[in-house]
Amino acid sequence: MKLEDEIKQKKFKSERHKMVVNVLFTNNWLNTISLKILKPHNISPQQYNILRILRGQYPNPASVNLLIDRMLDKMSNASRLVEKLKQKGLVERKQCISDRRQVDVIITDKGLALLEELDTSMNDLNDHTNNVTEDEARELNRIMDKLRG
Amino acid sequence: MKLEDEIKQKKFKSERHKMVVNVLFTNNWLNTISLKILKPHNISPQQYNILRILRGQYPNPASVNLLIDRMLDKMSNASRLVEKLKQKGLVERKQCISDRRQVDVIITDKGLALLEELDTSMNDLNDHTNNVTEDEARELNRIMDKLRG
DNA sequence: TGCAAATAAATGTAGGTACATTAATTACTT
DNA sequence: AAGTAATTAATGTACCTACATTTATTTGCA
Repeated sequence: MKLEDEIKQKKFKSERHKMVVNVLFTNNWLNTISLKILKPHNISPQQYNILRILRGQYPNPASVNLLIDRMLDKMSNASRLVEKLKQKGLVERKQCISDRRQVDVIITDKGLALLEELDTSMNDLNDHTNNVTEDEARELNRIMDKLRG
Repeated sequence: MKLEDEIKQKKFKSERHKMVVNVLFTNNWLNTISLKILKPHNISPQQYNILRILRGQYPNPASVNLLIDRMLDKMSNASRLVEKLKQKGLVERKQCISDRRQVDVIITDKGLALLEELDTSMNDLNDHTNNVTEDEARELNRIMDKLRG
């Protein structure tokens, strides 16, 4: 659906201005889909993101700083998210031996099992992107990378 | 900067999958810029969004439902945001006469003055989009509209 | 070596969001 | 006209975020 109709705003100053609004709106659309998929598993998109990163490191641990570095949202407080995941038994956290300021965060078997379950469901998200071709997606990636400088 | 470098993830399942991550990441980038601009004026992007809609309606009032309808984030609780704006004296809220379930929300002179101040600053956001051409922006809008079906 | 600067993580505060529920009012149906 | 259904807004809960500050530890340099 055209952006103009979705938010009932007819005029934009420029295509660039509309682009800004469109990114915000599309982000929201995607977020809503992810939430629906993750909700039944009692996990938030941010927590999912962290688990994915930890699986990428497995069986090595990750420091909180490494998590922040790889997260989509750089300003997020990974610290508190790790705490939530720990409470659910999905990750372990212990002091790092070589640098006691750091903590070693590592995904548990339970965490890995949950991710495996989620892999299937999250593939469904891709089904929602079937409207655009791979070529269009590539073009979109190119322009967005260019946008951010 | 290429997405792969920003979040240090080398491989994506497909261009479509990368596209999903890219929208989230670019949204975040834009949001950070807006926050920086709005911060000195003590207003959040969401509150700004509401003031813009109210100015569009001015001098007519808007109901909370109308706000929700036009907001970028449909699931937001406009109700509480209106309360925040009221506390700052930027909007007025009174019971609607013809339908007492509704409230009439209207932007105040102070709200209009603030918006005028912000217009200039928010134009700076457009300066951050100069990397892409109008044609590229148009193409991006086309593809994102198509993505959402 | 000792002390200041830098770094890692945690935490306080003030905001925002999704979703479910509630209370008041209006519309609908027979 | 009466009672049920639908609609509008507000609110409770649990979560998330930006940013500043704090605490613990390590680095670096004089």
